[in-house]
Amino acid sequence: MDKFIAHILVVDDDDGIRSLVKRYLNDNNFLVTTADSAENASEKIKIVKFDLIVLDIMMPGKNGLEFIQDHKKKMDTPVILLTAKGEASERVQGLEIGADDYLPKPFDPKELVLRIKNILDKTIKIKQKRIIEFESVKIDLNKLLIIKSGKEFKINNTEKIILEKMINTPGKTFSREHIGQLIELDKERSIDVIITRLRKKIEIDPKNPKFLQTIRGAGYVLWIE
Amino acid sequence: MDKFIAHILVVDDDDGIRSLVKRYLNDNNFLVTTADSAENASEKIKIVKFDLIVLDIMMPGKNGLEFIQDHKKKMDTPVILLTAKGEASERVQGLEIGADDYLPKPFDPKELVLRIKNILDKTIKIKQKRIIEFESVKIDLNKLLIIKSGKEFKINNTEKIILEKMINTPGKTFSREHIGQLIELDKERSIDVIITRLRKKIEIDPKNPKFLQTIRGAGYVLWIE
DNA sequence: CTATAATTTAAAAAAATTTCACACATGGTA
DNA sequence: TACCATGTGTGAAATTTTTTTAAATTATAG
Repeated sequence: MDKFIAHILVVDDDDGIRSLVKRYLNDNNFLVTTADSAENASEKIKIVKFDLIVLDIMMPGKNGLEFIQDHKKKMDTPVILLTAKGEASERVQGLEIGADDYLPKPFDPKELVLRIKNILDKTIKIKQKRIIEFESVKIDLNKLLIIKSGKEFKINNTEKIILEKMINTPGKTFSREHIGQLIELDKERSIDVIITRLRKKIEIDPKNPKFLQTIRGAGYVLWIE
Repeated sequence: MDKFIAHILVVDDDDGIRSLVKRYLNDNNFLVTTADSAENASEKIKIVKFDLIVLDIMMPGKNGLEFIQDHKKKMDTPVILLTAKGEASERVQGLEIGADDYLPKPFDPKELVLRIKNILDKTIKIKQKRIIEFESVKIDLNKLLIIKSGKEFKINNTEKIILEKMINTPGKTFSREHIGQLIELDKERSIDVIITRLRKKIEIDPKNPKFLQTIRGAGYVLWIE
């Protein structure tokens, strides 16, 4: 599951929470922008399209619910509300208005991350390439199938793992060590054998690899188109 | 889909909450059954297949989290946890274990209804998938029948349980262990046999499975499109 | 051109899966 | 109840797939 980085806007007037959340989300591989008020947030969403907004309800000036009301119609960005404890009625309002989730304070940042991932999974179907075609070769990671000039070859699990990675970063050299870690194998010669087998399946002329090439001293690359 | 009435199990040791929730859900057109303990709930889910479970975490005897752990593997019923306020870590645990949502106490029954509807919307559709067709194969879990190129094969209970799960998450790999838990069998070779028999029924060429594939070292996947 | 290092390949070994044949249970029927 | 027919689970053998090893080949630097 390679490298889609979600951009998240964190809106809270409390500096402490803002920086805590920011740091935590950063560590979890999100790209984070913050705003200290609803007004400020409104500016930012005009400029950047975020993948998700984490929004405190209680803020001086416009509060979180008002922010949602202002923007929900035009915006399809999912929102997670942060509510002070016991604000049951506000939670209800928030959900009715169109928040996608809420998190009662105090919360465990871990939970925030869980919730965010949960929602992102639903909304952005992390679009990974799973079916690619080049020349007369088609690789279908769903059906675990390679079709080369009409002939079918099955992809096994090991091969799937390697192809998944390589397909999503074509042109990147993968060291044997790296590949070994992916498939939990540490004998380097064994990696070679796996590559050879893969070549038989994806290369038109396996002895002269065009797509899955060796980088001597460094590893292997997949070159598509 | 006209008038599907969801059957909900409410599990809480507190009489007050139980009856409050029951009444409120009843008023909102749900069919409600209650249980005053995890043990009691375990009995009931053996007998009735609920559409959703509302589960208090804090209970004497087994608590809610334990209940989920006991049943999650075999059960695909969604669970909403009721947590006392501030139980941040338990919420996290609950979500990690596989609860679908939680509601911090004190809560507004209105919110509970919102959350329930929300989850049911997501799950009901999926649960409905009981008849599927791909290529020249039709699987009908209602009639317990597979029709492959005109020929009929009966589905037995074991197979039904497995297919039910696999059909609803095509592309997901099911380990033998997982399948074993579903059908209460712990000999791994026996699982293989069951798969072989299933293949005879659903595969056009059982020796070269296209739909029900082996993921060596990991288990089996169903790929339908 | 040669020596050396790195990669490829083929074949053996190991591991995992499939299949077979039988045993046991279940339910129907005489 | 005894008998069969059918379906399901099990262990073991057969098969298939994957990993390892080692030999052969190819590339590179001097």
